[in-house]
Amino acid sequence: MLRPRSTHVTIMDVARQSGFSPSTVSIVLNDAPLSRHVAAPTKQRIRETAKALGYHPNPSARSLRSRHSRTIGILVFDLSDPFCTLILLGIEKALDPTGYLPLIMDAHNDRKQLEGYLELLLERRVEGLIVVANWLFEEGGVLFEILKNTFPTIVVGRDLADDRIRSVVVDNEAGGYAALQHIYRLGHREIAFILGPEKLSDSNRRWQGMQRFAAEHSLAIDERRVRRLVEALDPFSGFTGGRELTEDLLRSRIKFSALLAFDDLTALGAVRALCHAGMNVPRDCSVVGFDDAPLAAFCTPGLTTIRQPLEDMGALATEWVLKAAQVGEEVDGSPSTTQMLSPSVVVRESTRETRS
Amino acid sequence: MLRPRSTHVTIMDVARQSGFSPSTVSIVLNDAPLSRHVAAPTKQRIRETAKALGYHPNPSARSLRSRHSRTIGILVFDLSDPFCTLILLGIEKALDPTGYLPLIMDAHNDRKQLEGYLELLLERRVEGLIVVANWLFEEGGVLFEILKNTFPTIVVGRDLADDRIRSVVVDNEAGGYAALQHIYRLGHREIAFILGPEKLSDSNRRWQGMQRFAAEHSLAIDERRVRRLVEALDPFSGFTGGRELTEDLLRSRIKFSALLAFDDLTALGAVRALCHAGMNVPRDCSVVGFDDAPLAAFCTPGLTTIRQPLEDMGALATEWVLKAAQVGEEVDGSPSTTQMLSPSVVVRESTRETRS
DNA sequence: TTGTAAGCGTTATCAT
DNA sequence: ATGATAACGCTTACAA
Repeated sequence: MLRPRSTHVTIMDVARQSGFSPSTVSIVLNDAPLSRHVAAPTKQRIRETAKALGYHPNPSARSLRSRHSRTIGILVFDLSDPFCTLILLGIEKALDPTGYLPLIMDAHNDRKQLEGYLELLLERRVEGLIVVANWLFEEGGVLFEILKNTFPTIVVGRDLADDRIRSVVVDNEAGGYAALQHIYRLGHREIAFILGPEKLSDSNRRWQGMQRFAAEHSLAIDERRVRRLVEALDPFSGFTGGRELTEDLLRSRIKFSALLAFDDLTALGAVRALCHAGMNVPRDCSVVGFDDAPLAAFCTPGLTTIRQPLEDMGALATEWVLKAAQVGEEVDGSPSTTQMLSPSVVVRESTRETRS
Repeated sequence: MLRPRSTHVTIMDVARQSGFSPSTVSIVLNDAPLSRHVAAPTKQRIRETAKALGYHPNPSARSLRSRHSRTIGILVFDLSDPFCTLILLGIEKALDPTGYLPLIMDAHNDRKQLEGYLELLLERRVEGLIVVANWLFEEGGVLFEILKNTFPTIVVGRDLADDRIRSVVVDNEAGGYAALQHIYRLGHREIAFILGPEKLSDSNRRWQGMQRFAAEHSLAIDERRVRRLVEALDPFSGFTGGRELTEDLLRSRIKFSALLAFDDLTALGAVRALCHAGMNVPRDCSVVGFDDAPLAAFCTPGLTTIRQPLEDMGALATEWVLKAAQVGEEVDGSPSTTQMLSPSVVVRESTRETRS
């Protein structure tokens, strides 16, 4: 039984009650190496009284003495973003059995806050740091610069241009390739593209994948069907961007029977524009997103998309940080500094064969 | 500058470097009452060297000595649920300026985990507890039973049947009333309902609000147009439930020109069913959701819904917990144990006037 | 096989 | 106006 508030029961209480010394109690309760030499009945006795008294070690005292916090800092760029949330799920599940506690901080899409929380986490003596980034996250930052290579730090979710910093991401190139392949196989040849912001390497890699597919299949990409989102800070800018660029596409009167969007939100913006123009998805135009955010499954038509294995990405990042934290300093075992997981195509209702 | 890893600079370092004693340093740096008697130049000196050395107090030592953790436990029923996430936003914003740190734990819709994490948080000596619940959260639980009235605990987001436990929720009755009012004013009279699970008091209150509106306006509610979701553990059951019940409604061949759903996900399920049946929303049938989850804005047609002020709810809960934690024990100032915030109608594209 | 004692970094009480 | 000193609860040499 746990006794909230009031004074907590300490190791001394257990010692007195069981008739042994605090050290013995500590050794037994922690299964410390020396506990091998403790008589079985003694252990029994101690464990019993500990449970009976409802003893739980004071974490502050423990980490003060042992000089480790058993805590990992999780810096989430936007907790309201389902993208981040799913990565977090993987992190939590990986952390759960280890006894490490996640200290989750939400930067609310604000870079200033990000730096502030980063300091806060360091002050709280976290033993490692996982940054859960979406595409609004910007690289650089003073503190961040210092951290890498001195402190177990890893970024998940965002394809960093700076490859000196460790990260776990989806294979964006493969994702772009797969997206175009899917649409190509359905017979589409007049394909529109809404790319992500210019400087975003996630977007560039996806675009590279698409271009590779096009080249391999002698598919000409007409520049007039290509649009590009502008950089933004607003988490929902993808939607309005997708919508407006699609309207622009429509106004230009160039035909297209399919549209590949930078991500799901952009795709949903495109769907909105298409429908408002009196078109039907997928009958008049197929649409493909990227990410497989939860909304992709629940809108109508269900959105065909490229799935990022977000949970796995979170888990992978966690495993590395934990290892790095335990070894002590830098673990530079792995050959590459950025790990890539494969995406997969999730076919729903927003894509269909061309009417020939 | 913050020095990650390596040995941290302690108050002793600052003391030596500045030429004063640790006590004086502590007093100055904490702006303790006694610091009023400390000479200005001394303060100056101490603050400078503290900054120069990059001193940050060790939180473990501090809470060990001062006997408080400056930490609030946040038990989220499902972090992947945007509903929970928005409440969390309000909590974080309210907590941020106070210096209290949120310890966020995600139960992943699992009641066992919930209890486990609850214990964990208590062991970590949190000073208060906020439970962020969605409609899957079940009341009761041993530990929980003990907590209420002994420990600053509050539940946000879920309308508890047990009114001995403090909570912050939306005014569900008013929400139900407003939903029906909106649809009634658009001229609809043949209205279908998909209610939440039988035992869910959120659902019952909404239903009461609808019935009150109906009574006040002599609107007959035909039982044959009413369906009810079954209880479930799956976070997405609302979608499939909404879809299947709508299909059922359609099969029954009873006409309806509008549908009020228990929540947004249910509404989206209904939209899916309607569209698959060849109907157009809102032309052939208007649909209203509840919650105003992010997806409501991004699907097409945009979903008309009843907005819960989730962020405000989180903030309100936080304020209470903080106050309760600081006062010490129970703060039973407020007359009612459950605070209700007003919902609002968000009109988007899924509702329209009846074609007369 | 078990107990004693020191010390982790703070803060608070008491002297000075 | 500032400094000694003890104590918070725990772990870990070292002693017995």
